[in-house]
Amino acid sequence: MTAATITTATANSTIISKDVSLKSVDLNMTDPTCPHNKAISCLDCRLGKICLPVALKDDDIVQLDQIVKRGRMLEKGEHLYRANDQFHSVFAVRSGYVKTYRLTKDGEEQITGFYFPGELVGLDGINQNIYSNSAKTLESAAVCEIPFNRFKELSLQMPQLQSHFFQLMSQEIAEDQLLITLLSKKTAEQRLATFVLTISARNATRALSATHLRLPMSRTEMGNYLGLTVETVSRTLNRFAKEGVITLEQKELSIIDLERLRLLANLD
Amino acid sequence: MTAATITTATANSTIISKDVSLKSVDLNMTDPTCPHNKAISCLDCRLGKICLPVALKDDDIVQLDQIVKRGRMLEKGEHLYRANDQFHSVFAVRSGYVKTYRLTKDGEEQITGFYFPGELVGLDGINQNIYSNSAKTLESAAVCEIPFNRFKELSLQMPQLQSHFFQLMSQEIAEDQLLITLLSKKTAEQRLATFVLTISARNATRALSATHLRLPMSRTEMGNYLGLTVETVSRTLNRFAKEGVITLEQKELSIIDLERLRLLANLD
DNA sequence: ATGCAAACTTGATTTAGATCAAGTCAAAGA
DNA sequence: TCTTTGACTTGATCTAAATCAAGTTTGCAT
Repeated sequence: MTAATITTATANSTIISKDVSLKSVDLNMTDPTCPHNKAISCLDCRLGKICLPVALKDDDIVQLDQIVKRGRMLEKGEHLYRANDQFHSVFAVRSGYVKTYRLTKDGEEQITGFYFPGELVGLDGINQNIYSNSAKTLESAAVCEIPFNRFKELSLQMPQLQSHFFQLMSQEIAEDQLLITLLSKKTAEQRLATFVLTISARNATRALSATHLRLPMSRTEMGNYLGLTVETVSRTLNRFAKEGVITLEQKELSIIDLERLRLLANLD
Repeated sequence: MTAATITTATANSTIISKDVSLKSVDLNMTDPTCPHNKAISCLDCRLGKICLPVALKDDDIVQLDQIVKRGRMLEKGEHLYRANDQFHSVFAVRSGYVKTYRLTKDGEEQITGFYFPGELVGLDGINQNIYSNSAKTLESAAVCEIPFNRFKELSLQMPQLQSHFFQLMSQEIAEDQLLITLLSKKTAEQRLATFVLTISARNATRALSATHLRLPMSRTEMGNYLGLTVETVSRTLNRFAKEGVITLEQKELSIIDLERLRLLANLD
């Protein structure tokens, strides 16, 4: 089973011509109910409300839609781009999950972010015109590619789009700074409690359950992201379960005692 | 002595009318050689090459200059803004140093960044229209205030300016992610070595010495930022000195053995 | 079905850095 | 000049999480 969180789609059935620059798996592209359907336009996409088209008029969305390379399918572990690649596009996650990471000098992977449907990946590349992270999928995923040069032109003509993009970048900054705060001060317990709450909140944004959630990454990846070892992640999560704060079954997690979890996280 | 790093200025001597919204200390505003001279336009500012005007034509710089509220003087420890204030402007540091921080639930300060002359503060506020950090000076400083609404309008008309601003935001993201990597994995030794190298590199960007530098923050602040205690900062820095990698005299630091320091940092 | 590798769990031991506890030093005011 | 105050240093002890070392479990591929 994939983590596709978009299970229905009121898609139109216009089939776009396949872009040759995207060598991707083709599946179900004519099935309007398939979450991976490439034909869903920004107008019809369920994610519209949290993705780039926010605050755009329908006419403007159509224009945005024209530059977006939609429905690129990626298998589990496939790269969207690698660190030091020439920067050309930002990507919106449509379904599935993406992680970004850097490699340290001695070949160690350091995860810098997990990205959920509706979120934008690749913003770090704008600065040097080179991606400073690598991005790969955690499981099979669908992404929309947004060529950045064309996007910049468009946003010069659409104040709303420019404004919203400034906001998205600022959001990434605020989130990174939250993680910095987390890593700089907190205990293993606080880090994991905060992590779970963050995922819960992001689920809620997507109109998914805030209490029953799926952790799409491995314990090792969680630990890597949070600056902890696998063992500590495992022990801490299982202790939460033993204490009745959550239930845990592989990657499925349910929050039982939200108040307690908030206390453990010690959030603002 | 202040940390003013701009010691000469080929300023024109146009005196701008004082903006009443900025209740600031007035000093030396007619002295063209004073680093805090409010009259220096973006065109003449030494920082032009690393600040916002990068890549703009002179005509465009004049326009930018018109929206910038220049030369606001701040005393040591004064706030530019506080977390949860209504967002209205981003700020360019002209002289002196600024730190940004969050307060955790239990009133602990967590420093999220140090900002040097030419750097932009306040980007985190764009998202929610509220600053998510507080920003205060480390010592007396001069900043330029850039009202964001007017800036957005301007950047719609100036593709170069928009582009450059995207770059600056992306740079902030990349830097935050570097810090995440640092906090997530590294030992006290690696963190401090990296920290010193980062400051050295930023000095170099400003055409200042890369080997002889001044740490404008206290040991406590360094530790806070790097996720270490004061004691560990002190011990580690003094060990570097004892081993002949650096010399250290209060806040003055000289890099003696750069190669060794790079090794200690274990950077990419 | 069966076997294998990867992911996860659990326990024992070690350690880097935190905490606790005195110090010293340096700038600023009286 | 002396005192005060905050910043910094240095040493002894403690502890949370890392590391080391076996286990299990799960999900694939044959």
